[in-house]
Amino acid sequence: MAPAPRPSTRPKRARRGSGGLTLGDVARLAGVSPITVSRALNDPDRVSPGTLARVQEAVARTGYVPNRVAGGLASNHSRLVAVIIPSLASPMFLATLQALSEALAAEGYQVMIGESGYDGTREDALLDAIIGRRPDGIVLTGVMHSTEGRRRLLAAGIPVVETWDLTPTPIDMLVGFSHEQAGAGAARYLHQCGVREPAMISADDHRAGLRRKGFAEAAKAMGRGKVPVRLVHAPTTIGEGRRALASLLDRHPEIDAVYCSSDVLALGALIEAKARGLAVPGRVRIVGFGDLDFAADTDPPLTTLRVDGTAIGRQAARFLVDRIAGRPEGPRIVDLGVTLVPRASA
Amino acid sequence: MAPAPRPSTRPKRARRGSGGLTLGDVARLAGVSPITVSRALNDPDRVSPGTLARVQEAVARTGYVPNRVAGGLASNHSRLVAVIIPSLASPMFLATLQALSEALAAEGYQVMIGESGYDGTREDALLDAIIGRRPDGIVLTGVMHSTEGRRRLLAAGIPVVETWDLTPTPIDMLVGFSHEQAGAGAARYLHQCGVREPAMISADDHRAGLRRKGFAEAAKAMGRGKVPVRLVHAPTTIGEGRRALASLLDRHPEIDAVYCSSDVLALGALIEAKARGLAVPGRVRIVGFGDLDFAADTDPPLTTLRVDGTAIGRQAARFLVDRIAGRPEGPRIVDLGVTLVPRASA
DNA sequence: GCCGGATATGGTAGCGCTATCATTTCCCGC
DNA sequence: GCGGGAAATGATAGCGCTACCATATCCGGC
Repeated sequence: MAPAPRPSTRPKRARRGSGGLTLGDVARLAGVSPITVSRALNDPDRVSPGTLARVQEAVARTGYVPNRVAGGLASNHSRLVAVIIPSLASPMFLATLQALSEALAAEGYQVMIGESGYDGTREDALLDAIIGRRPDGIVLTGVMHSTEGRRRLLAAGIPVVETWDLTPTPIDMLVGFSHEQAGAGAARYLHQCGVREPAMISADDHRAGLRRKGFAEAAKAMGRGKVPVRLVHAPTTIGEGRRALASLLDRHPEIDAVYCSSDVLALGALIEAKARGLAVPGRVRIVGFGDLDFAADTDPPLTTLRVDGTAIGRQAARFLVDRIAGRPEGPRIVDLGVTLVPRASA
Repeated sequence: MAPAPRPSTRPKRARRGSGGLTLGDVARLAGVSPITVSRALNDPDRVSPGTLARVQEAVARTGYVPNRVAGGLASNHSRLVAVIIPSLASPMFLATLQALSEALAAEGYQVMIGESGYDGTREDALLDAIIGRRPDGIVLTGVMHSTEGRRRLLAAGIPVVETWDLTPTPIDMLVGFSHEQAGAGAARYLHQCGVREPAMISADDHRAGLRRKGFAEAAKAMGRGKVPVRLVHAPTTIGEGRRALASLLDRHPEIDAVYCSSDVLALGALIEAKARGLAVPGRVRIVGFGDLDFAADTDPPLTTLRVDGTAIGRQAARFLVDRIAGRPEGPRIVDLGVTLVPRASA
């Protein structure tokens, strides 16, 4: 209970509190001080077995749930990690998110997700909302941030991990891969398959743009002309993949391969090719990006660029947990690369 | 700044603070008291224009970001709403989540997402983690909660909205629809199409089970025998849809329709049917559930049960915002129903 | 002219937990 | 037997913001 007010400083009118159970209530029931209850919950090795049992019994009897808001203020540790991804609608980031969430949950952290969208205008407002929560770490997707956003992140003093891209000058820590090299890898693979007229179906966001650039430059280096591109709005859908292939074929009936900037687009292209009676890979080869869970189950199974989203998530979590724990750090930039998974579609 | 300690109670060693900017720093720069800065940020109508301008200038100059942790403790309002969905891997809840997030963001709330999984064992631990953050509202998926979970929710005194199901006895508020009626609707539709040997491909979670039950009972009522069912693990994938149809056809080559408990399963079934040279809907009709964004773009376009996830999300947000604002409430249970969207697959 | 209400700003204690130092007890080594 | 260190527990102030009440000023109605 709050100490009795001294007469000369009696409160005008005491605040009521939220009416809920507090750690002080549990302390009275257990016959210990509030700080012992706090230790029993958060650092039980520092409490004797008998006292620990009494506190646990009191918590069970009262149904007390620790107030993380107050604990976060008092300790300057919120046990929260904020993650910004472009969109929940895209399955691309799912494996990363799940691996990150699981690894952090194992260390007692909760994850808070923010969606920045793909056009770069919402990240700053999202950063303010996130920094306001004083998370113990922030995980970003990509490395393209506004000047103001970058400043706020640096000023906040919160550990930051950038993911899903690569740069030699990260804000803090980074785990990702080169999108340009990924695109180039798809171009080289198709070249090796004997493809003469490649085309691209690509989302219009920045990272897809890097893959597009990589593909086009590698194709050019291998003697190909200007590669026809059909752009679609991110996040991508099966419908857009279908329509994009239809449009490409209308304008360029000679194309014999299509590189798609996501597996979802590739699935749409596959459906459209089949609907038009075009044999895959016989008449047209199709390559995707991401190696999502359905890539092996399409008909034919999809050749695609595999990103190890799970490894990205785990590494990001490891970076944060080590930093927060004050452990010595290894390299702050981890390049996980991309591999091409040949299946039947190309 | 903190008041100077009185000599007789001089602190043993003062806490340092987190080292970041505080509202007190902004107040000094603006030449006002901290509570005026707080009002300028949170209730600007109660501050004169001249003072407001000075505070905003000081905030801009310092880059101050309000500490929501401290504000949440002081005001007992966290500006947070927690949402529990079974899995981010399933696109089923995406529209609901996006609609809810947008509606709440418009009112200054952040959403925190938790994944309960489908087997009912993780919701209680998740509820503790969530209640610890003292959110201003909690949105749940489904109405099947453990006794302990229900108790904790009631004890927490936080407004709760249950979604994606229906019951006459919700914890607090509810917006959803009847899964049994949904399943029955699919059975009736297929009956009207002249289907004689329907089958089901269904996820093994509770709500899919309700739809299964509704379908089976309606089929029986229309003279059908025992409906063959292939169960798959939730969350569902295209691959599982393919394999499930393959398995059903192996055991029951006579089936002429398949009701799938999700559009993802239906897409897999479509791919498998095509791979086997079976005409859809000529040889076998296929019906999905959810009306996801790709349902109109499959080949043929998918007949499916449409759930208005967006309306669910908006209603859930409205419930919470009205409750928190103390506005008079309408009915606490909103049944949005399900409609069947006939397309070419059945 | 006076009084009361509205507006704008301020002071202080407290929201619930914990960092930090203090105290007590026990045990082991010299 | 004594002293020092470790372990267990406690006291207090503070983390950063705001609920709640206080104060001063201004304006309009009687």
